[in-house]
Amino acid sequence: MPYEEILDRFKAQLKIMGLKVTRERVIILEEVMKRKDHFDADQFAADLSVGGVKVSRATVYRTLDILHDMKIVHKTTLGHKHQHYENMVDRAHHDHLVCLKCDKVVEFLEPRIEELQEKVCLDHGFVIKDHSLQLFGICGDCTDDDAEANN
Amino acid sequence: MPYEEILDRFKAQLKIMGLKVTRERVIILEEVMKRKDHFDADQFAADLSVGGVKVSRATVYRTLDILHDMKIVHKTTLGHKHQHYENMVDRAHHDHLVCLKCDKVVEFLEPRIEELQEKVCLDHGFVIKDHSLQLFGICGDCTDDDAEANN
DNA sequence: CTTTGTGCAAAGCGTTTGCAGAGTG
DNA sequence: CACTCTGCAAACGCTTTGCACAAAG
Repeated sequence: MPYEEILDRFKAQLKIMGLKVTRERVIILEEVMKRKDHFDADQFAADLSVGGVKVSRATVYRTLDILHDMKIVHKTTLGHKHQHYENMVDRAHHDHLVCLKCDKVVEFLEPRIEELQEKVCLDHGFVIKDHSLQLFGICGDCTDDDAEANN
Repeated sequence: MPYEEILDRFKAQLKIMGLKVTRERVIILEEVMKRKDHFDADQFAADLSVGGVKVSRATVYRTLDILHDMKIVHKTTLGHKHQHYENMVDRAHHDHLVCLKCDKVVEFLEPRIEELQEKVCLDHGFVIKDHSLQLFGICGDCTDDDAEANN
């Protein structure tokens, strides 16, 4: 989806929600669209200011929340004390594999796990709304390191 | 496993770790053993003091960490900003289903999900060490409420 | 008697919020 | 103009920590 289209969609949704289109909100949307990685709000704000753009941390948090409500951004906990955000435009749901040594994050989708989750919920009389799955391990590169270290 | 046995194991492990057996640590172990639910450190400390036992919050956090290292206690994030602890003595690994309305927590174990997780890791060259899976939904009781509310 | 533990209160850390002035529609 | 936003700094909620005194081995 081209940036122009997202921007229009963003503006339209803001209007629907009774919110205003501000310089800061557009800047943040633009920066989010550049990101393909998993980022945290604080670092995001820092990067903006390094780029010479001044937007306060508070506004970053507030705007990422709006983008989350609009499903433009997804929030995950990847085993750290802070939240990670990721741009979800043109992207399907997925879960994460996190390396405990180098913090590398790999995305994956395993439909059979999703199905089984549905089944578990059904069996317990729950209507599933969401789930959170992270696998923690040691990635290939870091396992190699281990091998070397043991020589 | 009888309490006496756990206590002995606790004392032995403390010794191995070069730590001392203190009144507070024993009190906390005892209280943990009484718990079958998912609790947070703060509430745990509060309950102790209601029970007339004085142990500081700091010591509760410090001791729960030790118990976690000893695998006597397990730490999970159930979608709140604080950690939940649970007594793992005589209990097998399991994941959690959380009701978004009433916060009810149901434990489940789906071996096929565990297997698929292994497979996903393998496929990505990871050695799995741990995982975190929470399903969020609306439980049977709360779905009923919805139905009533819509009448 | 040496070493570790405890309580307290303060600090940390990510995140949220109240407020006064700035900007949008 | 009326109303929402922003930036700031202070507040927050959970957790950790420095320190002086207490207790364990």
